[in-house]
Amino acid sequence: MRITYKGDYALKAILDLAIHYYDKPVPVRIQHMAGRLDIPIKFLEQVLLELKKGGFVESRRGKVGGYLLARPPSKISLGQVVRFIASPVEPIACVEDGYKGCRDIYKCVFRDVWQRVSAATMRIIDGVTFSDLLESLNRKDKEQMVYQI
Amino acid sequence: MRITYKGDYALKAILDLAIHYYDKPVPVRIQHMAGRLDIPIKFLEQVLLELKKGGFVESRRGKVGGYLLARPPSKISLGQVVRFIASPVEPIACVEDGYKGCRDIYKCVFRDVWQRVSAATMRIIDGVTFSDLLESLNRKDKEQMVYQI
DNA sequence: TATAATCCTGATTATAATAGTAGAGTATAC
DNA sequence: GTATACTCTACTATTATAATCAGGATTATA
Repeated sequence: MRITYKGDYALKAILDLAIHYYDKPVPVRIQHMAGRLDIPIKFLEQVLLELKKGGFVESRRGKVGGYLLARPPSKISLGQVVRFIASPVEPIACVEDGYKGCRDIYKCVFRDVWQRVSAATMRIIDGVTFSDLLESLNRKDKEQMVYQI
Repeated sequence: MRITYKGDYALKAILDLAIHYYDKPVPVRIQHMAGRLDIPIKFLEQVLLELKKGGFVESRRGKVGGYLLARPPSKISLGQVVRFIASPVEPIACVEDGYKGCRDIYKCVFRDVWQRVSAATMRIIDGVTFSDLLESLNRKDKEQMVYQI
């Protein structure tokens, strides 16, 4: 598993939408989000479009348009998003059908280990929702407060 | 963490040397190993040279030269090699000092999770040595025997 | 209904990582 | 000395990633 910049942007975008998620959701404009997160606007557009295809976010067009979370933060786990945006652990050789490496005896010796790693990883990221992340965000903010006084 | 082809080759190279590791080690020629593993010779050369720099293998030049394991397979863990050849989980943004993303409040919310993932991963791959892999290799061979009879 | 603010679509470019190639050089056994 | 192996440096091709650009489609509101 590897998180690229694009994937990192996607996670931060969802977190940003989670921060702005109230009972009556107000659409968040790409421009504003891009400013807050320091992401090139046009690049963030692409990221959000993909997230929309993935069913994580929705959008409203027109004058008061913008993006909003498709469901409450507590219903979106980190695992769901990461599986959508990140690559698996194994090299392509071990994953593809018409793989190049992994012939004969060498085929599965490492693969078993990669699968154990994947399983352990999933167990962790499936256990973290975006409302959990919001909480730890608030906790961090409070800690900062103390220092600022 | 992500295993590239090069990394995959490195692991298989060490496994091959482990297979040919006896009390009196006999150097394994690059050419032969490349043939067995179906890896371009010149590419495997580079891989082995790096593994030498990493202290995993040794080499003998000249007519009866070749590569051999620097220490017994039971003393080489998968973790040691993977840390040497693979990249971490996080995007560069979270790792570097002069990072681009991860400003302000967003800085550490995901990072904590990535670190938990890394820790869990290390726990697994540090617990597997190349003699363990040899064992499971033999086990798989035996299973195949049964079917062949 | 005009219009302004927004999302949407596709193509294009720039940079870096990865994978692989080439060839001259150095040590060693016989 | 020579054949055979590793050693080293540089290069090229391919792919992935990151970012940009130009225009088009949609829609709330004045």
